[in-house]
Amino acid sequence: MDFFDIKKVKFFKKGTVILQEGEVCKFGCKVIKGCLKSYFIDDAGKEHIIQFAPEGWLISDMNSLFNKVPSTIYIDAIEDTEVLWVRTDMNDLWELASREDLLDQIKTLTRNIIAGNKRTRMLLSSTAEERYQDFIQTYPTLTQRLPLKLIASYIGITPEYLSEIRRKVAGK
Amino acid sequence: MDFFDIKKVKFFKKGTVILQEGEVCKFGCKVIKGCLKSYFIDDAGKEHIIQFAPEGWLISDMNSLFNKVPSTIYIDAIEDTEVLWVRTDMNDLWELASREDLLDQIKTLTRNIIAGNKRTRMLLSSTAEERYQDFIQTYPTLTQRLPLKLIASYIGITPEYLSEIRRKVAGK
DNA sequence: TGAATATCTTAAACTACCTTAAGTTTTTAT
DNA sequence: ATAAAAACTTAAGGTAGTTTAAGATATTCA
Repeated sequence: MDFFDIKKVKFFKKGTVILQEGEVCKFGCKVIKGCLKSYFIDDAGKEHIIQFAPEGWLISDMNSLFNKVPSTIYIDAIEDTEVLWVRTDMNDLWELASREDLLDQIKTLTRNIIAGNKRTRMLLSSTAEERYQDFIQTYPTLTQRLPLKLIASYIGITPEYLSEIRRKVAGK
Repeated sequence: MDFFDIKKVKFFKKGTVILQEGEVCKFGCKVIKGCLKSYFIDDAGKEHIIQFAPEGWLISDMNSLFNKVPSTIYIDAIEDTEVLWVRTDMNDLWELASREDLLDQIKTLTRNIIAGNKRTRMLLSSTAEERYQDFIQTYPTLTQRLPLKLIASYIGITPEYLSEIRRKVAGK
């Protein structure tokens, strides 16, 4: 059994916006094939990527889903993407879920926390180049599949500077 | 029922090291009175604060506890601190916990993820001054209780620069 | 296929934040 | 009460990463 209980398979064309700022998020979904991204737009209009969800990853707006508040993020499809989709609010989920489901949820959530902790750590202590090298190791397939611009946003720098880093790394 | 199942109350004097780098973490604890911090030390020997745990907060090394690997962080007491302490590994916990315990765990974990997401967001898009202002609003009591040095570490800047920010903010 | 649009690169000028270092104030411990 | 240690401030000089802008290369789609 998996993170969410009631499921159906859905398909999104590349570029489809799945969740918008202002909407209350009422789903979680797990990517079967393709890739989604979640991101927010800051006061200066700049996009910052929160998470990529390639095959096997879960994506949602936990804050909106859990607290039933309007979302402050966007989720959309970077590639044509097939997902396991669950329309739910957390209450439904808890009422319906068996003990085993809950155990799986805990495992999924714990993994999510661990990944988040690692990212915080990188942002606090590593240089842009170190973060880029780490990205390559952590997501070798994504490095090929994603435009540089999105990777730059994820590691927290400008595309121009990532371009410079690539040149430097290549020259080694 | 609360996050962990088997509990006892423990007391730590200010300065006590509760978890060290290299040890496998086998506990979680919730602060009743006082304050703990978790942090890591980077290659340059610099300390970076991951989390403060004042009254009501949970602290642990999820990665070490969940994956049974040596910890890469430290946890210690910033003030004299009283905690609800649980010595466990995750397996025990899951075997022992009732359905209601699991629900509470999920809620605790979800809150943790949400807090982590917010922090990532701040690190990606806000200036040091904005992060400081946010810290004051989010943890008004801590702003008084903690040395500047620790707050600087948490928001990801040097104490010298935070000192400069304070002067600038005060002058407004 | 070709025009339009998005992506990537390069470089110069700029800024947020760091490093170093020295002086001041506060806290701790005897 | 006093010395020692820790915390805080200030300032000058340095650097990682940004901004702006323009040209080069891909990709999309009619």
